[in-house]
Amino acid sequence: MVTYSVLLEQFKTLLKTNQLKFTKQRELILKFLYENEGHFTPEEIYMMLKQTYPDINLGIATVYRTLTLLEDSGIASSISFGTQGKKYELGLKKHHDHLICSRCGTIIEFFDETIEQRQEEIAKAFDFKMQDHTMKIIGLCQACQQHT
Amino acid sequence: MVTYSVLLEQFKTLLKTNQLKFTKQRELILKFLYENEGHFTPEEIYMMLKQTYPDINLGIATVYRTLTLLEDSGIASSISFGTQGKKYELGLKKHHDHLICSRCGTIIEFFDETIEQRQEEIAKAFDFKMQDHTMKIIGLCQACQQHT
DNA sequence: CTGACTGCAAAATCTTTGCAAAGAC
DNA sequence: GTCTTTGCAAAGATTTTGCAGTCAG
Repeated sequence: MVTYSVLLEQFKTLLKTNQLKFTKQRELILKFLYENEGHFTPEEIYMMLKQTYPDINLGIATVYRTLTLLEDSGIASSISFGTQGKKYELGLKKHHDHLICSRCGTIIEFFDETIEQRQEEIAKAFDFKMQDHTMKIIGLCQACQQHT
Repeated sequence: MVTYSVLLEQFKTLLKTNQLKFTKQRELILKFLYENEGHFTPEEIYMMLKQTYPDINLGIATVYRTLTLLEDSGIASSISFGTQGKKYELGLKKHHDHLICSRCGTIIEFFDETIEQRQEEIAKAFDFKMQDHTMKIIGLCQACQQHT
């Protein structure tokens, strides 16, 4: 895993390359994702940053804008929950898919080489130039199976 | 493939079982999905029904309510496009996944036994009781690759 | 008849945008 | 200084809800 300072440099380079500016808000959002394992909604990130840094100047719009920027540049990635919005995580890890518990919302990550390969083959078979793929398995996690 | 009258009976039975009523609006939405191959947004279904049956009494809320009902009962299924809403199709077909063109929006369906099996195995490995799964491959379809 | 269903418009969610002030370089 | 970024509040987009009238059984 990358250290924070390396990640930060990478981010600064990215900004410079695109003539974008390095701001406190952008850094805090990046730092938040780095320091917190897991998947967060823009709202959650906003609230937690406000709580951690009560004096910070930060608007929800900036969180959305920054997350979009991070995702577009491949630093973060998101899972979509339809109308219920998206959750973001640092996207530096190796590509992976998700198991999502429909009762408690727990998200488990996994990676399966067989599936990845088949996806490539399928795209090729349909003459599709694959840009991305997502897979979600919805179900009940071990803990929640007991409660039902 | 099921004939419409069989499907209709199935739907009526479902309604009866749940003490729900069989209405013209519900029937037209079901019929629309049956007669139209493809994936439609609630808005599209609403507009097209209004156009086909100008005298119909139908509100967009009813389309949403009915689609939710159809999906919950397994008669229809949906693909989510994040903020851009959902698209619905009759869910009677064998389970399948989707290739989606990021340029023109074309949706291609596919089914792959290998992937299905691996999904089962993965769920089992994580002690997950699988309820559903979705897989989307995003990319450029053959036609759109030429335009780029 | 009775309870479910409907359309409408208002409300709710999540996200984006316009704009003037603030900040990075 | 210049040009991007920010926060705010307003606007958008999609979906849901409250309610009084309507309809199925």
